[in-house]
Amino acid sequence: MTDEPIWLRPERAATGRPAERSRAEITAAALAVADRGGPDAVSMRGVAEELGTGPASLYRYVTGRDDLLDLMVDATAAEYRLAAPTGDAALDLADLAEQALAIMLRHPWLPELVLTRPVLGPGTVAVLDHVLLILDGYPGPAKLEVFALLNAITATFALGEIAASKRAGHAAAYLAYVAASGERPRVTELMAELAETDAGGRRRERLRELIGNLVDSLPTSAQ
Amino acid sequence: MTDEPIWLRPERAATGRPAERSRAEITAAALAVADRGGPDAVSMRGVAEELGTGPASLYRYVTGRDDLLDLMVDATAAEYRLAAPTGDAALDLADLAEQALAIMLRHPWLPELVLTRPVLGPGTVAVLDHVLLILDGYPGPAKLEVFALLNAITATFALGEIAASKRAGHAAAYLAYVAASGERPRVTELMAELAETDAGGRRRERLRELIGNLVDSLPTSAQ
DNA sequence: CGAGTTTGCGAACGTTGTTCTCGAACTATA
DNA sequence: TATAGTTCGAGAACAACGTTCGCAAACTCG
Repeated sequence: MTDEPIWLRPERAATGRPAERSRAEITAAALAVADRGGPDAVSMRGVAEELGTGPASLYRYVTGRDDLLDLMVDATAAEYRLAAPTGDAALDLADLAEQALAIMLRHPWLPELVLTRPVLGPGTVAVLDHVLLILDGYPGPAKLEVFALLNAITATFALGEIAASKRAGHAAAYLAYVAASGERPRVTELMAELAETDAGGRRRERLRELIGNLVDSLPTSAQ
Repeated sequence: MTDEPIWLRPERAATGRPAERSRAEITAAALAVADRGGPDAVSMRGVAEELGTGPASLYRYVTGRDDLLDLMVDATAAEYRLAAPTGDAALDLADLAEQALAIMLRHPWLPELVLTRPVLGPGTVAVLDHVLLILDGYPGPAKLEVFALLNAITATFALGEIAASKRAGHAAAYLAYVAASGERPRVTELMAELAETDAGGRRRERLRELIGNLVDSLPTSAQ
């Protein structure tokens, strides 16, 4: 039908039979399903069952599964607390990044979606707007780049932490084999070094550091 | 059956009827399908058709679709030219990042897979090993982090370039609406500023810069 | 009270990943 | 050369998925 993004389509019609559910309810149900069973569990049938309806009913609220995923991603953006800028851009952005990390760990399916899906709904735009406020005075393209990289870097960190927490054996298994085989001494050494390091913990500080350097590498402010 | 990664499973059995195809042929077929029709075109049936067989035959070579995607991702790692380090880590890594960008633009389906799929096969390990060589002397966790971020940042850049090239209207449409509405002046200003900037071109230099800063932000070398 | 419009949803279609099954093709052993 | 053992190829089939169709039900408006 329309290929407009869902946020430009009116939620309810003025006339006719009133809808029994709201877009927000659909979104909440999808979030619940994803939090419980991962992103693959977010099927039309799954979300419909969560709502107690048939799969076909969902199509009155979304044009398809993609809309559902878009809604979910944008909904998580509402979980940010957008505090007034302190004047230190690096500090403010690091705070934002930490919040993003926390949100992504709360919704382990998020990083995957955020990385592959260029979602821009009201929630996301609010965060973008806040980044623009923090980076007031910098050139436009630079601001946009920081926003994109902030998402990407944070998602990467989150993916790493999630993979570590569920011992992503699949990828690690071959790495372990290579390390044990001795065919690549540097890999063997790396694995040994990693084994005696407490992997977690310091990651959050490292994120702060990275964001700080990102800001430092920006073109000089115009303000 | 086995949940070992595919690279730890023997390719051919010593006994019984010999296989008509090789793992490499399967991989090549999958790559061809993806390059032609995007990642969604990589279905068991699609790849099988490319090979001129039935879908069921593929399961003699891979345990499922995931294996296919893993093989594809790892195969692209073979496209790197791993030159001997110059001694300047930032320079060598920037070169690697530029190669990665080129590879990803050659295979537009790659960034999406690389970002979401922690693949570690022989090809990927070769690249990891090369990064370890370039960063000789730095602490292990830092080296690993650089490797991860190099992939993530490059993939993000590639995604941006790909999205720009096909005018990803979906996400941009809502942004354009917000900008036009004037509800968020900073967004409106940003869009105006972006319109009069030649978006492409400078991106590659920016990548070099970012990688350079990444190296600079590393803990001091132990060598 | 009709006329017009929108929603809810059972039923169905096409496509997907995957498994079953069994005849065919090979190696190894004798 | 025969026989046993093993592996491969692939047609048929199944479950699950996203999606469409059609119509009864529920509402607003004049």
